[in-house]
Amino acid sequence: MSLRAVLLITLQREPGTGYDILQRFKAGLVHVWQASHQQLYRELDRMRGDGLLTCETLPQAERPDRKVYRLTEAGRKALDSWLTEPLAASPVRQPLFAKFFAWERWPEQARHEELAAFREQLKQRLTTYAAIEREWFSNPQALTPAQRAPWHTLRLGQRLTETWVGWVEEVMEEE
Amino acid sequence: MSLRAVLLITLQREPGTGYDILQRFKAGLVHVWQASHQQLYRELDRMRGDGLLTCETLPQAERPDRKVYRLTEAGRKALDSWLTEPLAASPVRQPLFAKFFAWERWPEQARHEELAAFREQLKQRLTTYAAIEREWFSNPQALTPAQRAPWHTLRLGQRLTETWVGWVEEVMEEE
DNA sequence: GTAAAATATGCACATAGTTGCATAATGAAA
DNA sequence: TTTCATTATGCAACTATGTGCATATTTTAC
Repeated sequence: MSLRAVLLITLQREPGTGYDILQRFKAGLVHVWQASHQQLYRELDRMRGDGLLTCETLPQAERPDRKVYRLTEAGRKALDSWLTEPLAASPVRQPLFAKFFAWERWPEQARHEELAAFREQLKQRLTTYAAIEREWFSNPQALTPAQRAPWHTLRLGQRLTETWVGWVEEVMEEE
Repeated sequence: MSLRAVLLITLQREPGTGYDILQRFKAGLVHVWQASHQQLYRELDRMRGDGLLTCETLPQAERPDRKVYRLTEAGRKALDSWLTEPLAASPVRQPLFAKFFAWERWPEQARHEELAAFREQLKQRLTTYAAIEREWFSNPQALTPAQRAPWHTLRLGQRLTETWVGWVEEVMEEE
């Protein structure tokens, strides 16, 4: 359901074509729910089939038609009921942790390389977060609550990533 | 691949029946990679089909046969190469964050209830972690590195959960 | 004694996500 | 001028996971 929810959120303010939606998605919600362009196009078509979206085809000369999707009343209701229903707890999936359960068979070199690369990924992510914060949230107190809400998610992302970095460094040091 | 990896890890030390494996899995790796019993039985059968496991059927009088699975050489190699290959970055999937991107449409009452329930879940998880720590890792320094490794994952789980709790409480206070 | 939970196995269908490929125009770089 | 990136759309096949159901015995609780 969550890809669907993400698309409902994206289309809630204004209609758009698949590509529009893809661009808006990449600017924000992709940090929350990753999906490929194929998945988006397919899901938009299914949502139209389920009556959550209408699709207006704008023919273009010598190009594929542009398809403008917009929320229907059913789509708006689906979004509202998704927002109102509490989410189910999401399953834990940490493949890296699994390797810790096979410690003896995990070669030391591979382990060290993997943890070092992982730490670099995390630090890269912190850099990305910092850039987003500078660009969009330089003065969070000046924003409306609705504008500030995504900033909260960013801050949690930062803190979780910092927690990860601290842990990786500890684990790397220890052995 | 990760369910498969988890089963390879579980079977690496000693062979076992589906139900054995399920019990061992529930004692540890389920905190790392969740799966249902149906999934385990199905995956064990597929792994046998792929030559990673052998399956010896022990007939029992007036009961379904017990099937003892054990790693083959190919299975051991598959585990070793999984351990050696660095993992791909796992996609971000935070449906709760998505709700923050629809702040205006998220009714305040639903929001408050959801965050409060979520905080309770997190605190419950901390209680579970503390119980596991008491039972299995009361003196981590006395353990071998291989025995201590799962303890590291537990500690990260604790710290991440604490970070979440702090964040949820801040967000709940703010509005 | 009867009802229930636990032991023990698994199939079938549905949903979600990944990967590879296909098409076709435009604009920019080499 | 050919090649590469970007814009713009999507199908098909595959893999992974979740949900509901089915079966049959043994043990425990009321």
